[in-house]
Amino acid sequence: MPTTQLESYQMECANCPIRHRAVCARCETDELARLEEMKFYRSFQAGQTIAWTCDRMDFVASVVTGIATLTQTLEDGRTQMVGLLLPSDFMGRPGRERAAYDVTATTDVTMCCFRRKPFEEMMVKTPHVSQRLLEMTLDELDAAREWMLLLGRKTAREKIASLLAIIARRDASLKLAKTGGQLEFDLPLTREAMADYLGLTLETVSRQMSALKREGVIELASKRHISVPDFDRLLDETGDDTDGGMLA
Amino acid sequence: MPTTQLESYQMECANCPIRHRAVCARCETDELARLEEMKFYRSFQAGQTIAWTCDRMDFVASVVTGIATLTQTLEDGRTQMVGLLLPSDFMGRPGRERAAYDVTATTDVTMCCFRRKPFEEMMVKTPHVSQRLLEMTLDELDAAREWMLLLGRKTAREKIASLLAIIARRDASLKLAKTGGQLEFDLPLTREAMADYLGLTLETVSRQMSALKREGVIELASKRHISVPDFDRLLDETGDDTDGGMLA
DNA sequence: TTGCTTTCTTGATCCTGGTCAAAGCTGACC
DNA sequence: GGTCAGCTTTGACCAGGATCAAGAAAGCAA
Repeated sequence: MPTTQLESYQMECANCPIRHRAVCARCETDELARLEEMKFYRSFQAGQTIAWTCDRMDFVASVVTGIATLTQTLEDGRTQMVGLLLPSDFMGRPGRERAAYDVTATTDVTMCCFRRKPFEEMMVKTPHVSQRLLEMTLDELDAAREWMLLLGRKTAREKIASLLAIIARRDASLKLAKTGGQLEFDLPLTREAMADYLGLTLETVSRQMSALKREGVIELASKRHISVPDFDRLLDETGDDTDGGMLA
Repeated sequence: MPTTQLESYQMECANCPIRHRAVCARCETDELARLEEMKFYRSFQAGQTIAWTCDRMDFVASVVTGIATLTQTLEDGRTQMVGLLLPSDFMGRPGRERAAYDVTATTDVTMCCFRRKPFEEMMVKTPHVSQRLLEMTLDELDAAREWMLLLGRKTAREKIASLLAIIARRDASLKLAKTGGQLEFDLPLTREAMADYLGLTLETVSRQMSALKREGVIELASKRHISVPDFDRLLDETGDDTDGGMLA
């Protein structure tokens, strides 16, 4: 495992439960040291499937670099993305033997993995890990519920704008820099993946992207590189309360 | 507080974190006893709002009897239900000061409450409570994701059938009895509430209910009392994999 | 009973987004 | 360079569900 990846793990995996060793005074450190020893890394190529629904999962993991998605499928093939795993997000469920969703790498992905059994044992002994996991799960639940509002009640245009705003915000907070109001980022998703996330067809996604471009809300340097001249204008299209939020 | 409610709490609140005292050998019993002492009950009438978004919440609670809903609203008034709280479900988030959703009682509701601060302190000291809470939260997350699939990809008819199947299943597992294949239950939701849950309009809900009735999939004794002559036939309408599931 | 309110049903019409089809881009590989 | 595959755009048409509107049914109080 090259050092660079370990370094990026240190950098980006701020939410990984194990990182608490550094900040928490009450930790039972030998347990955490054991966990630290047993972690290992796995890499996946863009497009590769990390797990199929019902696959045996004998590890849990947190994303170090790249983007993975969780999708569910109806028997006739209709699919809906139900989660987006970004760096520092956790994957897998303690106590669950089999995957509940298809997990796919949309870009090249590196994950920091722990074998499930020892991880579960460790959770029982070190309360901070499960408390941290609880917090992260509650955040995910909030995100899922916000997504339910989007899926159930927003128009196609609002859905697109919301997705772009989310990615832009994440990107901005990673880079901690926006070049004078002008915001730029790469879309890590194909039109089809966007459609699966938003509960639309790829044609509708494409049409709405074109419309937003035509009206100057976004600019497309290439099909996957977007710049937003006026972030507030994009926010106006989302249908959400425009409190300015994290980027204001 | 009448004894009957306490009894029903003992019966139905099987998932309430505090119940672990009975089953768990490793519990720090004095902490849990303290929690047991500080719990109190609150009742709400059907239609009453339990909390508005952004209200200060200084308690967490678990539902003892009745049904409450969590809803989110867009600024122009469109609303989406994002959660259904049934007996034994938990409400409120440790560490969160203000409500993130509107919480409304759809039937008369009794809740078993704990003041938030002491509850949080207790969580730190007794790991089993937070571990149980983690499990419950992960279950909720799964349910939310299944709902995302419904909202994003199912047709109106499939949505209605899915909702009826969910309520029927819950009801059946509560009663632990189905009268020879014939399944009966009361709908605890108005057509409008169903619409808010399913991301539809109430007119569409009404039309699809009529269609299912016309085709003999369900029977309506009154507008709120439903019987299902053949549960598998209802399941066929949901669009899900028909594995028979919990009721097979 | 009557009157009143809330909830539910049904019909007519409209429009957003889906479906089907064709063609344009872009990048990779030869 | 040329070719090919995958991704994306665009157009024409259609349909599912929304919207608008009118009544019916049920619940409730006087």
